Amino acid sequence: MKINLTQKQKELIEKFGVSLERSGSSPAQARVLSLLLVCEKAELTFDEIHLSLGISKSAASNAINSLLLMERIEYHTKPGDRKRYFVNRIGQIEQDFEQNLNKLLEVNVLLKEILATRSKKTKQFNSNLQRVIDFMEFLQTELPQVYKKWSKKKSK
Amino acid sequence: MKINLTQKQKELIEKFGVSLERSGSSPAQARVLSLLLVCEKAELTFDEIHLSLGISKSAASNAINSLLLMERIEYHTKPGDRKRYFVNRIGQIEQDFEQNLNKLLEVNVLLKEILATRSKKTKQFNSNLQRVIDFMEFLQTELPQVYKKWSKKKSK
DNA sequence: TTTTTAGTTCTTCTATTACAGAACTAAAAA
DNA sequence: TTTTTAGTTCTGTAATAGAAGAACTAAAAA
Repeated sequence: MKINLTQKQKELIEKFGVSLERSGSSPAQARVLSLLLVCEKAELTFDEIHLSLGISKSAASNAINSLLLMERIEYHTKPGDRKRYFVNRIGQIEQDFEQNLNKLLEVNVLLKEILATRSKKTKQFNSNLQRVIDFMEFLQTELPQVYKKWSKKKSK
Repeated sequence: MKINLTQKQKELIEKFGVSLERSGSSPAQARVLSLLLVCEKAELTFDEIHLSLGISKSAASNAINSLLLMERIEYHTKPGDRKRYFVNRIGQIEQDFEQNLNKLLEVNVLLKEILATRSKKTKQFNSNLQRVIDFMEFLQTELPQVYKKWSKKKSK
């Protein structure tokens, strides 16, 4: 049940894995995601994942469940087959782009609150802060339009 | 040398601190950044920072140096004064927006490499991946324009 | 009914992070 | 010259994270 990976594939899994680690994934999560991106098969079972990556079942189980929770992977089942077939939800990245706007919004609420409590004396500093707030508000109107433009382009 | 912070200020430092921690800062880094944003004074010395936050000198030293390295804070000096006056480079966030495009680019290079090595059999998966690659390329042309629009708006 | 499968959960171990406190240092002040 | 200032560096430690391995479980197969 262990999948044979070429040297190139192993290399890509590590490279992309490190890139994922840098943006917050744990090593095991990063490798599961990478495997599900690089591997010839798009759908892999639990055993294929833990055996091919050479990680323990517990590590695989925890990584897989957290990735399911984060909606970065999903699974399919097949009639008369108890196994789950896990798939990288790579397309999700597009929707994530929209979601990130909400985080921006939250930060901006805090920044405004901070500016409101600041003394009016530090003029330069306050105007920098105001500019950042304005910039975030600007993004909040612009980025949805960018996304809309993309949707339009793709639906053609 | 310890700065008196109002209850409201302490609260904001914690709230914004948690927000920073969630995006990857250590607790001490997060608190230094928050203090330099919330505090009435825009410039604070080493002692003011470590005493006001109630963290050790070593914690403050390490946090400050890493933040300097990341260019999230900077410092000024004054003639005949050996102290450094640390400032939050909040305005940096605008430039960070541009910089983030480079990270996107790097990820996209990897994704293309991965797609190139994939078997042609998983058509649906590959076309999802291609779409993500296209989306990132789309962003690479669109986001600089968004930034340009912002610059224009602000220079008026 | 027993065995196998497809995982999950529990315990243990190790490595890393984050910090405190104390000792240290180089430059300036007294 | 001694002392103070403005930090830095070193040592120790507590908390946390990440993962291994073994024991467990529920459903299906034999």
